[in-house]
Amino acid sequence: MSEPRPRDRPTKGEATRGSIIEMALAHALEVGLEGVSLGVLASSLGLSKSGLFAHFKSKEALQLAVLEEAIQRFAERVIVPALARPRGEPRVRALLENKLAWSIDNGHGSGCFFAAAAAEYDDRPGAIRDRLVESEQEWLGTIRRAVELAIRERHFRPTVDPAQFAFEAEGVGLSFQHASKLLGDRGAAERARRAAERLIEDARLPRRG
Amino acid sequence: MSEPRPRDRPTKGEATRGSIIEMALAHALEVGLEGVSLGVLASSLGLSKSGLFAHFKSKEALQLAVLEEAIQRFAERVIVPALARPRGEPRVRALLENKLAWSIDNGHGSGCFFAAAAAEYDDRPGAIRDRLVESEQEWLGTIRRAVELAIRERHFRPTVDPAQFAFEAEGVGLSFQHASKLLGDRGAAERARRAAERLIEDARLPRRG
Amino acid sequence: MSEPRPRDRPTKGEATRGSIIEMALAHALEVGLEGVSLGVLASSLGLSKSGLFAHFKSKEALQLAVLEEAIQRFAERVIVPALARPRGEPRVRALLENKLAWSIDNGHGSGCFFAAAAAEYDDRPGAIRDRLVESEQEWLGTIRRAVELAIRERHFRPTVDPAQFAFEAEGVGLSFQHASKLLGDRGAAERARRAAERLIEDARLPRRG
Amino acid sequence: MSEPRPRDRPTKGEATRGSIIEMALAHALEVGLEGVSLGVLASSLGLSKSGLFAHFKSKEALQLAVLEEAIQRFAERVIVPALARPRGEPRVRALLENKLAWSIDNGHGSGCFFAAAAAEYDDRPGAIRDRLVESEQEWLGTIRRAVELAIRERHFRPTVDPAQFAFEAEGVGLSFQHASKLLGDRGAAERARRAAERLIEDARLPRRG
DNA sequence: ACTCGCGGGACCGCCCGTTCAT
DNA sequence: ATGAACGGGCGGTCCCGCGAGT
Repeated sequence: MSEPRPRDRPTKGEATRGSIIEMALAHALEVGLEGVSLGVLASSLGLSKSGLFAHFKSKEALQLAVLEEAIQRFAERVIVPALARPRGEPRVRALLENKLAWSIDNGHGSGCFFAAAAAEYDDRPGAIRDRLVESEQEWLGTIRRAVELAIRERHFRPTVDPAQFAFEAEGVGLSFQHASKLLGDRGAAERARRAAERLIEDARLPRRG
Repeated sequence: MSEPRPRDRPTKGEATRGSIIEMALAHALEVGLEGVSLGVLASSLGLSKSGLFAHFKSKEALQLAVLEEAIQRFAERVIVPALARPRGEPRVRALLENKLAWSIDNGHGSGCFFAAAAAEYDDRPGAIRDRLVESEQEWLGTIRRAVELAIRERHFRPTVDPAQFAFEAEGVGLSFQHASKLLGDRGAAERARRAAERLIEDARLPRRG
Repeated sequence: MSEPRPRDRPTKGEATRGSIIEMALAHALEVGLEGVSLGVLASSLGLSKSGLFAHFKSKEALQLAVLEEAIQRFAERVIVPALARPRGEPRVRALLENKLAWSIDNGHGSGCFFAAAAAEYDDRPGAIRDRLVESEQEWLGTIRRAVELAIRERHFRPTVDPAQFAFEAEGVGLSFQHASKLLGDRGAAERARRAAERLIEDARLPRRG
Repeated sequence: MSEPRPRDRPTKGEATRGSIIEMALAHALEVGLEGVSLGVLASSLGLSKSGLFAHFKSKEALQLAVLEEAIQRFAERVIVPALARPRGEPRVRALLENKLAWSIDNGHGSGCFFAAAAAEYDDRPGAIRDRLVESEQEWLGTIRRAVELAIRERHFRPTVDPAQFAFEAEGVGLSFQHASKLLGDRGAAERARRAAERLIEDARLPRRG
C-alpha cells in the first residue's frame, strides 16, 4: 500500500528532524543555544513537546545537532567559496569578507552564531563546548593555512605570524558583533572592513622599492 | 555594653549586601548574570532565599547592583590608574594594558565581566542592557578621548580615527577572552599584547628630524 | 488487549481535567475561588503540581473553567427545570424554589457558589469578574422575563417592576446564604421560603370576580 | 525635659495604633480583611513591617482590632442615631435608612464592611468569624427589638415576625451590595429604598377600617 | 517507526507572616 | 520602632519519560 521511499529522499521523520533543527537554530540566534526551550520550540513548530523530544534523546543532543547544522552552513557559506578563490591574499581576503557577511546576515537577523555560542559556553564544560572548541580551532586553522599560503605566494611578508593574524581577525569579527548588536552601531560593518583592511595591509609584502 | 558602630564602617546590612553582590559577581562570571539563581546564591552564602531577597526588591535590582559594582571596580582598576599617566601615547598604552590585566584576572578567575555580559544582553532588552550599553559607551569614549589627546600631543598621526581605534581595541580584548576562555590558549595574553602594540604602532607619528 | 475507548466517553485527559475542575469547585466553595491553591489542589487529587497545571495554561484559566462549570450546573439544576414549568407564576415560583435548593445543596455542602464569588470579585477586576457579571445579569434577566410573562399572563399585577422583583429575589438568596452559612441559622431555608412567598404574594393580581 | 502627657490624650503609641487600624480598615474595604498584607500596610503608612507588627502580636489580632473598630463605627453611625428616634416605625425606618447610608458610604468608597467580611469568613472558622457572628447577631437583635417595639406601639401588625423582618432587611442590604458593587447598578440605592419600603409597608397596621 | 497524551520532580522569582537583637 | 533574617508557600516553567495509538 505504502509508496516505497525513493532513494535519497528524506523520510518523514528525517524531514521533521530537519525542520526542528532549523527552528531551533532560529531560536538559538535570539535567546542563545542554552535558552532554547523544548516547550516553546515545540509549540512554535506545531507539534507536541514529547513528539519533538522523541527525535533527540536529550536537550543536549538537540543542541549538538543545531551546532552541527551551523557548522555545516558556515562551511558552505564562508569556507567553500573562499577556497574557490586563488590562493594567497585573495583567498585570505575572501575568508574575512565572507565571515563578515555571515555575521551580518545569519539567515534570521544579524549576528554570528559562533560568537554568541562561544560566550555562552566559555565557562560551561560539556559536549557542546567541546564540539564548539573543535570547530573554532578548525576555523582558525583555515585562516592560518590561508595566511601561510599567502606568505608562500609572496603576497604577505615572511615575518607575518599566521596564528597572530588569525587571532586579530577573530577580534575584528567579535568587535563587529559587539558594536553592532549591543551598541547598535550602524557603522560597525564599515569599521570591521577597515580593520580587516589594516590587518591585510600590514601583512602585505610591499610590491617594490 | 555594646560597641557603638564606628563611623564609616558599614552596618551589618550593608556588609551583607556587599557580600551578596560580591558572591553574585563571582557566580555571574561563571554562569552569566542571568544565570545567577537566588536560591543557589543564598545557599552559597549561608542565607535563606527570602533573607537574601529582602536586600533587593527584585532579581533585576540585584543584577543591576552587580553590574554597578563591576563598573566601579573597572573604573578603579583600569581607568583611574591610566588617567594618572601622562597624556598621549603613555595613557593610551596604559588603558589597553590595564584592560588586559583586568581581563586576565577578574578577582575570581579569568575573563572580562563586561565581555561576557555584552554577549548575554546583546539581544535582551531591559534596564540591565541599557546600563551596560551606557557603561560600554563611556569606556569607548575614554579610549577615544585618550587617542585624541595623543593626536594633539603629536604622538599619533592626525589621520588616526579615534573611534576606529577604539573599535579595534575592543576587538583585541574580545579576541583575548575568546582565545583564553573558550580555547584555553595560554599564549592569548601575549597575542593580545602584540595586537595592541600593532594598533599603537600603526597610529604612531614616525619620529623624523 | 487494551480496550478501545468507546465513542463519547471522555479521554483520560478530559476525565482528569473534569475531576480537577470538580475538586477545584469543591475547594472554591470552602476557601473562595481565589483561595484555591494549585499545590493544595494537586496534592488533594494525588497529582503533581505541574501535571495539574499542564491542563490549564494559568490559574486564571482554571478559575474560569470552574466558573463555567458552575454556570453550566446552575443552568441544568435551576433554569432548565423552571422553564419546563408553565409560564407565569408557576415558573417564577419554580425559579425561586430551584435557586433556593441550589443554595442549600451545592454538591459539596451548603451555600451558593455565585453568592460567594460575587463578594470575592466585586472589587477585583479581570476576566473572572467579567464572566461572573455576565452570568449574573443573565440570571437576573431570566427572572425579569419570567416576571414579565407572569404579568402578561395576568398572574401578577401590571404595576409590578420586574427588575425590582429580581433585585429583591436576589436579596432573599443572599440573606439565606448569610443566615445559614455565617450564622448557622437552621431555620434560614424556611425564612427564605417565606420571604419568597411574600415577594410573590405582593406581586399577585388579587383574584376577583 | 519631657512634657508630661495630658490626661486622656492618647500616647504616641496609641495614636500610631489607631492610624494603623484606620489604614487597615481602608485596605480591608478594597481587598478584604484577609487580603490585608502587613508589608503593604506598613509601607503605605511609612513604617517598617516589624514596627507595625509590634503593635499587634499577630495578624489575626490586627484583624480583630479592625473588626472592632468597624463595629464601633457602625454603632455610632447606624445604631445610636436610630435609637434616638421615637420607638416604633420611625426607629425601624431609621435603622434601615442608616444602614443603607452606611453601605453607600463606608468612608473610603462604597460597600458595607460587614457584608464583605461575612462572605469572606462564612467558611473560615476562627476568632474573627466568631466575633463577626456575634456582632451580626447583635445587629439582628437590634432590628428585632425595634420591630417588637413597633408591634407594641401598634405601628406594626401583631402577626409580624420580628426575626423574619430582620432576615429580609438583611437581604435588602446584601442585594444592594451585590447590585451596586458587582453589577455597577447606579439605581441600586433606589431599589434598596423601595424594597425597604415594601418591607415596612407590609408590616404596618392599617390605620383604619 | 514515529508521534502523542499525560504526568513527574526540581527549580524558579517572589511574597507572606513572624521573630529577635538592637 | 527598626533592620535583618527566616521558613514556608505561591504560581509558573523547565526537561524528561512512560504507555498507548497510528
